[in-house]
Amino acid sequence: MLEEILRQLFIKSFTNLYGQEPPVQQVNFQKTRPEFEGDLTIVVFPFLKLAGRKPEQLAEEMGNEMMKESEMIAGFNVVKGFLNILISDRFWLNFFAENHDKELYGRKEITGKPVVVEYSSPNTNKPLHLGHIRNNLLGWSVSEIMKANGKNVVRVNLVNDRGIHICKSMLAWKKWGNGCTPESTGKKGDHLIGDFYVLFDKEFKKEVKALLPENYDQLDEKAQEEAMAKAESQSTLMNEAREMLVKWEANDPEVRLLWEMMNQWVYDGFDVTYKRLGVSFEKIYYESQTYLLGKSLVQEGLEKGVLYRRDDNSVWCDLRDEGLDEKLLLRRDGTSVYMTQDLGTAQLRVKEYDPEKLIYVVGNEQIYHFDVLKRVLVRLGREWGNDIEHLSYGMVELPNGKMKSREGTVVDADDLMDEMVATAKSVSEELGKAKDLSPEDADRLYHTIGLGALKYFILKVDPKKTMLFNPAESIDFNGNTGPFVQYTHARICSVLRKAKDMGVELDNEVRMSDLQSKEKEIIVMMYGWPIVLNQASENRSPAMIANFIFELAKEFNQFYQECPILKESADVERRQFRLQICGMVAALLRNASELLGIGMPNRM
RNA sequence: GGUCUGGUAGCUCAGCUGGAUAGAGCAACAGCCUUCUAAGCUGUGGGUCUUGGGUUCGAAUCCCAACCGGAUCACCA
Repeated sequence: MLEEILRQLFIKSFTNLYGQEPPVQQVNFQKTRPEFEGDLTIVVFPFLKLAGRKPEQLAEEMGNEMMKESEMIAGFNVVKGFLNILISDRFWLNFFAENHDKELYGRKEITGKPVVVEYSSPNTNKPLHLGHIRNNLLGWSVSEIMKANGKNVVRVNLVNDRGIHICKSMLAWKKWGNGCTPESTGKKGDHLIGDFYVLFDKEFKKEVKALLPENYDQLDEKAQEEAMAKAESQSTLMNEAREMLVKWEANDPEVRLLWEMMNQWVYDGFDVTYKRLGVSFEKIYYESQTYLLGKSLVQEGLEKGVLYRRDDNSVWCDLRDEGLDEKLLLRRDGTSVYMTQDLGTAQLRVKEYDPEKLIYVVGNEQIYHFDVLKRVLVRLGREWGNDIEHLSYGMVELPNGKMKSREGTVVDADDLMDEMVATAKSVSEELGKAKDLSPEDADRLYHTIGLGALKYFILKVDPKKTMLFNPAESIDFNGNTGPFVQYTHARICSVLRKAKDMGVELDNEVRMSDLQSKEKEIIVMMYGWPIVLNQASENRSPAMIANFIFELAKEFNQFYQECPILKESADVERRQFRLQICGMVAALLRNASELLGIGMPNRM
């Protein structure tokens, strides 16, 4: 807004002076560096030729002309080719007066066709871990950010509830479970199932090892591979699991019943985790209901000649002319693969929602998969394949490398949340913060702080980057963290409470006519919020929001340190104004952090 | 090997649609609580932005190459 006004002003002034119109895209403003005086800076180097002036001269002349043209400009200075422009206090105060009491300042009204965001998409054979946490927080947060920026977002989850991996858990439970249940063991359902999945793997490995030839270790690599494959194919455990899958697909009542029961345990467990994490969905798809979709698309592709069938009856798409490989779409036994299912579910979503965009929040190891998905859809005549966006994010690594469930190096989601809440509790108690809270309120507070720390920690890093999580060092509560922002908010609330106690009423009218530097810095920063929100939405980046709330909180803390608010009792107008600033900062911290799912406590 | 992606302070990360002396936090050190919550504020030290070329008034940012790391190229999902 401000930039747009200034851009027009610059162009007009330039044309006045030199009779030529400068190219619009060259006219860019940036925030003036703090060591110089001014609010916004324009670099004049690109216009030297057009104006036929030297840098300093051009900047000087432009500054004078712009000041003549608009009252908004209170002054300017020139350093080399940089024209630093000072915006009048009036402008900032007008902005503040208009927006300071808006609880949801900067949010846009929702319009347009739906944007379908798929995230989470768990397997039902093991509990959620840290990697899933990143996925869930990202998917949820990006959805909230886009909504706040006016997008009609629909959040969906596609649960992978069928396949060989579930059969493994089922088989292990049948063999060694002795009929145990979440109730009988007191274990969360998803963890119980996960244990049986691990148990299967352990027993399977044992069996395979026994089946390997004695000279296995002496074999060369290729021979080892062959021997391993042979042993695995001989495994009765694996064959039983496969049998189970066949029975499942044939709707065998006994298998289906077991499957439904065990899946339900997992869902009950997931629900608890989702709720604690604060994520939710408008719609949940189950793969068991959608995995056959897509076969008809493949059929259509065969008829159109876009796909082809090999002698062994398998169906492929040849993408080699686009620089990719051949991709299997139906196995030789006619069953569908991952890609086939995704083709089908994409088609289903398009039918159900007629979306503007389909966003998939999925790890970056699947970049290739989504690339292929889009191209196959387009080949099948579905131009909307180009509206698919893979929001890919980096893995979460531990100090000793990747998380591997089989090696027991995963950070479990439930455990991690427990730890965070426990840490929040002990830190609070150490600082003597929660003395006068009821036990229930205190617990709620610890939850807010613990989860706030975790969410901020994950979301502040650029989604596409691989990030490191060090459990030993754990997550900080000082500095650039969630609790820092929460603390700032709690502090503001405390000031506002005190004001009320003192009988100082907050009114909505802004009467202040001049700005002091810290006051101005905060207002300027808040002015930029809609731009940050828009960029975060366009870039699908909660990190930008996190950055903003940290900067705002830091700015406020400096203001708090330097400027008396309530103690400013001699100047009633200034006290009122500073309280209004407090009110707007607190509202904006709530408003922005809500998009990250981070709660702002009133005291801590 | 092909494709994609990353390399910024001891550590974790910003900055990357080209701009002024590359920024935060943590860790280290030194200050600030009889005064609005010290989970805070102020200061000090810490950098060949992996390397080498190129583009230009100007490069951490764009281009090319090399080095190092990660992902991926399944009749797994």
